[in-house]
Amino acid sequence: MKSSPAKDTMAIAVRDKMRADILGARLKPGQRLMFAELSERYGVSVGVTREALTWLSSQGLVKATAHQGYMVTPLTMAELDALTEARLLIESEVLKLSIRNGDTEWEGLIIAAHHVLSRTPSSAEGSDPNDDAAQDAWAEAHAAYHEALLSACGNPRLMQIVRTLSEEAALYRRWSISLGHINHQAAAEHRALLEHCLAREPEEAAEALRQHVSHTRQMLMEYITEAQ
Amino acid sequence: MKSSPAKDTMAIAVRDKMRADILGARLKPGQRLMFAELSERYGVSVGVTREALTWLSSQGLVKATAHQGYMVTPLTMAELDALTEARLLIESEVLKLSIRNGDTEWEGLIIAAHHVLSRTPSSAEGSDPNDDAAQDAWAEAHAAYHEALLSACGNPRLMQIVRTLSEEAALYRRWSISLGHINHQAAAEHRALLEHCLAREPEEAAEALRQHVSHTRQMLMEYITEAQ
DNA sequence: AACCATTGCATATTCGAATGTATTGATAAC
DNA sequence: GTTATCAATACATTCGAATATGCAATGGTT
Repeated sequence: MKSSPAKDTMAIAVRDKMRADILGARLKPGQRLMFAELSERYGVSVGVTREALTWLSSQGLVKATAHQGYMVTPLTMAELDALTEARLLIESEVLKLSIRNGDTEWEGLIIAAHHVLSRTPSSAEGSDPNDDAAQDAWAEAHAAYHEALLSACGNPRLMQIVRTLSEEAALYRRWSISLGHINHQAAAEHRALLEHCLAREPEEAAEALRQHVSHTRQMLMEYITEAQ
Repeated sequence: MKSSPAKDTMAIAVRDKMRADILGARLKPGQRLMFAELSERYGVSVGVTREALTWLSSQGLVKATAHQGYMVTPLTMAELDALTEARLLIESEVLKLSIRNGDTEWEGLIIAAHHVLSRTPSSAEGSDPNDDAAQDAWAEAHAAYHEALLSACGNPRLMQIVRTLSEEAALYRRWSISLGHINHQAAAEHRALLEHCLAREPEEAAEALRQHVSHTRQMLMEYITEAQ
C-alpha cells in the first residue's frame, strides 16, 4: 500500500476551498480579498494564496486589479446578460450534440441525476433559503443534472467551457435565492427537459433549455435590480 | 501627463512574454518548463514564474502536473479534434450573431482587417516557413481578422472564449506550418467569408467558416500524424 | 477656498532561502 | 535475471521577510 499516492499541492487545495466558499456564499460578490486575512483563514503563506487567486481570476470567479488586489467578482446586470447569452448559445448546441451522441447508458445517467435533483428540496419546495447546507446540496444536484444532460457530447473541451459558465451562473442563482427569489417553474422545466432528451428531440430539448436559462435570468435580474 | 498611468505586475508581463514564446514557436509543445531556467530567462524570481505558469495552465497553453512541474501543452490528435469541434460549434454561432448585430462601422473593420491579412505574405504565398518574424506577422493578422469578424456579437464573454480557443488553434497551425504544411485555399476562404458577411448572409457565412476551420483541421492532422 | 505636493500607512508584489516530493541509480535480496 | 530497498540528486513547492506601490491625510501654495 502506497503511503501517499498523489497529493495535491496546497495551492490546489486552497483554490478549491476558496471556490467552495465563493459558491457557498461565504464570500460575498464585490468583497475585497486581502492576502493577510486569506492566508490566515486557510493556514498558508501569501504565495499560495496568490496562486489560488490567480487561478480563480482566470476562471472569472474573482477579479484582479494590478497593485490593488483581488475581489470576488461583483454581480452586474451587464455580466449576467453576457453570461446568459453565452449559455443560451453554447449549451443549447451542446445539448443537441449530446442527444445525438447519447446512448442508453447516458439515458440512465440523466434519469438518475434528475431523480436525485427532484428529491433534493429546493427553496421553491420549502427549504430555508438561509440554510447553507440545504442550498449547497441543491446547487450540487442541480449542477450535476445539467452536466449529465450535456455529458454525452463527447467533448471534454466543450464540457469545460460549459462548466465554467455554469459555475458563474450558480453564483448569481445562489445570491438571488438567499434574497428570497425563487424559480417556481424550475422543477417543471427540468422534467420537460428530461422528457425531450429521452424522446430524442434535439430541437425541442434545446428550446426547453433556452426557456429554462432565460427564465432563470429573468429571476436573477430582479435580484440585481433590488440589491444594487 | 501622468508619469506612470498603470504599470502591470511582473507576473502579467512574464505571462504575456511566455505566451508569445509559446505561440511564436520558441517553446516547443511537450517541452518541460523548469523554474530555474525560466526565472533566469525572464529575469524574475520563481514565484513570479509560477504565477505566470498558473495562469497559462488555466488557459490551456501549458499543462501542470502536481509535484512534477509544467510543460508546454502537447499537441495531440484527440485535443485537435475536440478543439476543432468546439470551434465549429461556437464560432459559427457567434458569427451569425455578429452578422446580425454588425453595423456599418463593423463592416469597415472587417474590410480593413481582411485587407491587412491579404497583404501579409503567408507561407502559402512564398514567405519562409522558418522566418519567425514573418510567421508571427501573419499569425497576428490572421487572428485579428477572425476576431474582427466576430467582434460585433457584442458579448465580451463569448469573445473571450473564442479567443482562448483560437489561440490554441494557432499553436497547432504554427507548428504545422513550420513543417511545410500549407493551406493553399486559406486566402480564398477568407475572401468568401468576407463576402458573405458584407452580403449579410449568416447561414452561408457560418458554413464558410465551418469549411475553413474543418479544412484547417485536415491540414493539421497530417502534421500530427507525421510528427508523432 | 481650491489645488498640488508630500508624507505616512496599509497593502500588494517580489525575492531568495528553506522545505518537501519525485526520480534516478546503485546495491542487496529473492 | 528480476524485484525490492535505499540513498542521493534534482526539482517543485512553500514560506516569511524585503520591497514597491497606491491611497488617504496633511500641510503648504496660489
